[in-house]
Amino acid sequence: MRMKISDAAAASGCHLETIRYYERVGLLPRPGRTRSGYRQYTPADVERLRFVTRGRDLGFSLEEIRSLLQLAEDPALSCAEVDRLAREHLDDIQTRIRDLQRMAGELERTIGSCRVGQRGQCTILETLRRSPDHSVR
Amino acid sequence: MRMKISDAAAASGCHLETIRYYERVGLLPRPGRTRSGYRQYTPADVERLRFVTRGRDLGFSLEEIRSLLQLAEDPALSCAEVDRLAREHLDDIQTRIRDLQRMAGELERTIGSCRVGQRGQCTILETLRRSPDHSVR
DNA sequence: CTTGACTCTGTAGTAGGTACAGACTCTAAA
DNA sequence: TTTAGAGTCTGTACCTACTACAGAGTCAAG
Repeated sequence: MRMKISDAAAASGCHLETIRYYERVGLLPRPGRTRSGYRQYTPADVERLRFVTRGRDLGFSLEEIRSLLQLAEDPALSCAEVDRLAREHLDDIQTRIRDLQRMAGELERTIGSCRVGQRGQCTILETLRRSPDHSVR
Repeated sequence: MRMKISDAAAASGCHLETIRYYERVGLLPRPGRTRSGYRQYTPADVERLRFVTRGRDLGFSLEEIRSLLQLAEDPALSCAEVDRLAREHLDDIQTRIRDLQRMAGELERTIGSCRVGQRGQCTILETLRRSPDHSVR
C-alpha cells in the first residue's frame, strides 16, 4: 500500500527530486516516514502528484495548480471559479502562441531570403541589426 | 556623442538594469567611465544593445545571441553557421507552438464541455484527474 | 547649499525545477 | 558476517533572463 519515493515517482510519472520539491513548496502534504526517515506515499499522494503533473502538461503554473487543488477539495465545488481559471489560462496560452507565431514568421521570411554564400551580406544578421519590422505585427 | 546609461537605455529600448546585466554576463563590452565612475556609452554600444534586444524579440537565448554577435563580427562571415543557428531556433519555436496548441486544444475541449453549475462534477477538474488524452497528441 | 534626480555596487528574489555532496539505510550475495 | 551496491536523506548551489532593492556617492538647478 505505502510506497517509497522512487515508486511514487514511477507511479506518477513525476521526477523523484521534483516530488521532494513539490513537498517543499507545499503543493504536496508532508508524507509519513518510516522509522529510519524514508518518506512513505499513499495512492492518494500519487493521485495528487498526477493531478499536478497533468496540470503542468496543460501549462498551468504551480500557483494555478495550487488553486485548482483547493477548488478540487472544496466540497461546495465552485465550478465557476475553476472555469474562470481555465479560461484565463487559455487566453494566456493563446497570447504566447501568437507571440511565437510572429517570431516564427519573421524568422521564416529572414531565412528564406538568405542566399548562403552570397558575398558580404547575411540577411539574417541584417535583420537583427535593423529595427523591428512593424508591418507584420 | 557619449551618453549615460539612462540615455543608452532610451536609445536602445533596453531596460537600464538589463544593460548592466548584459555587461555583467559579458554580452556587452565594459564601457568607458567618467572620472566619477559613471558608465559612458557610444553609438556602437547602442547598436549592439539593439542587436541583443532584437534577438530577444525573436526568441533567441542570450547564448545564441552571443554566438550571433561573434559571427557578426567575423570578417570571414560564416553565413552558413548563422543560417544553421536560425533554422535550429525556428525549429525550436515551432515545437513550442505545437506544444502550446496541444494545450490550447485540450483546454478548449474541456472548457467547452463544462456546464457551469451542473451538480457534482466539474469536467475541468475531471480532466486534470484523468490521465492524459493520447488520442489528440 | 540644498534638493532631487541620477548613478554606483552588491545582493536577493522570481519560476520550476535539476544536480550534486556527504551521510545514512537497506538488501542480497559471498 | 561482512560488504557492495542501490536507495534515501538533508542542504545547498545552479539554471535563464532578468528585476528590485539598499545604501552610498554624484551632478545640476535654484
